[in-house]
Amino acid sequence: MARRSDHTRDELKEVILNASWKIIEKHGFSGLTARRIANDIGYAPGTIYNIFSSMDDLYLAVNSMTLDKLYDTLSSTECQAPKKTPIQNIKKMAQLYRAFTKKHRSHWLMLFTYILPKGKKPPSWYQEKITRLFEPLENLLKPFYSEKQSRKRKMAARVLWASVHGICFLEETGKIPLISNQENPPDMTGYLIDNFVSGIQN
Amino acid sequence: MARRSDHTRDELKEVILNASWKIIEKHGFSGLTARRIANDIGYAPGTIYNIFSSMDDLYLAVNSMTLDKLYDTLSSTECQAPKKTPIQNIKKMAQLYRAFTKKHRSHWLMLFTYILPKGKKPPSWYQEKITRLFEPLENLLKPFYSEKQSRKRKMAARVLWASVHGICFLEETGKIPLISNQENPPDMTGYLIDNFVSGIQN
DNA sequence: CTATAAATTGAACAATGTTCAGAATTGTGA
DNA sequence: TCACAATTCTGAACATTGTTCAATTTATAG
Repeated sequence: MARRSDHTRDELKEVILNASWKIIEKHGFSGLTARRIANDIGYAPGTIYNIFSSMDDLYLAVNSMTLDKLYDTLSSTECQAPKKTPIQNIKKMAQLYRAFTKKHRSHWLMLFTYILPKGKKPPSWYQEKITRLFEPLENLLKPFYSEKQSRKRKMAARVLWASVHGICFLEETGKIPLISNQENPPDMTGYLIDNFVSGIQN
Repeated sequence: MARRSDHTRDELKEVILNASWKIIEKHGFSGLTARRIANDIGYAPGTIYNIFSSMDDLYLAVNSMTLDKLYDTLSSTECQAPKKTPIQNIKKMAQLYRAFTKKHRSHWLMLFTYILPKGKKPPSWYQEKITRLFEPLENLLKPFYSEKQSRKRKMAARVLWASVHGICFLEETGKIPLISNQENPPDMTGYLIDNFVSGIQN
């Protein structure tokens, strides 16, 4: 029996989340079970329910971790080089996003394949983490819009990000039939960005 | 006990799929269980396994239905009006896609949230149905590319479709934080199409 | 009518999320 | 130090899931 002084409540929460992260890494989202977590951390299954109200609650917490990591990636200085053109930086950001989908494939997939029970809405802090995700791209789009067009600029960021994501997601789940080996998804996102930004500039 | 002369094998397959379709409509993908299907069609659960090798197999068949319906939608004459501009037709097609995601929300979501067990690839006829899905859009893009650029045109179709899909999917799953009530997803797809096509034309 | 083939059944199994009474552990007040 | 209270943890139990398969029922061929 685990002793209750082993971890504080907060520590235990972290231990559970870290174990979950690794399980997803190895066995995918569907391999994440309460019993497996409990086994890995040396606690009984019931203990998890002292920390999380349900597995859905835990899924949300894991997704929150993924969102944080994704934010770190997108706000990297790599795609904010002042010496490069905005387009180059946007493309770099798309590359970073793509790399993220590869490195944390299962976590990234979970972010989009786990859908809350119908009618349920995520908590507001979760929505805020998503909103925050768009900011780096909003900044990169500043050269193309005046101050007064900030709303339009935000929309452009959403459109562009959703589009890049759409390409990555369909490709990663095998739903974009490749025409040949010549066109790979990086080319596709590049093609998208070139044309979209070119359209903006007109 | 259901009598074996009630339905032929093929009929039974259809009966199962139709029941599944309705269940998903009412209770979502997660509400689709072998026992519920069996109950609805008046057979025992085991019977389903005479027709489908597993529930995964059945999911694939349901998704195949959805793909067929989606193809019918996208190849509608509504978005192939000769009197309208290509852009207008493309926008119409995007609208039709969007309408489909609303009308058959659960089935459409299932198409993307059910991911085959890692390593497993869908059968080739399934891939072909996906490939076929791009053809209507490929045709609408013909005015923008020469005969020799057909490969580029196909890539454009994939990019554009994936992008529109990305917008719809993120919006439908609550992952595009709206800036205000003024920008709704139809506007966003319109914005995307305008700019992308404008970029192509340069 | 009988024997064979085929289709259907439903009990059984392992695994899942979840609950909660009771056991184990720790903190507290004398 | 000791007794009692509060907290934490356990793990058996329950309902449900996909899945299997021997037994049963039904249809057909000879």
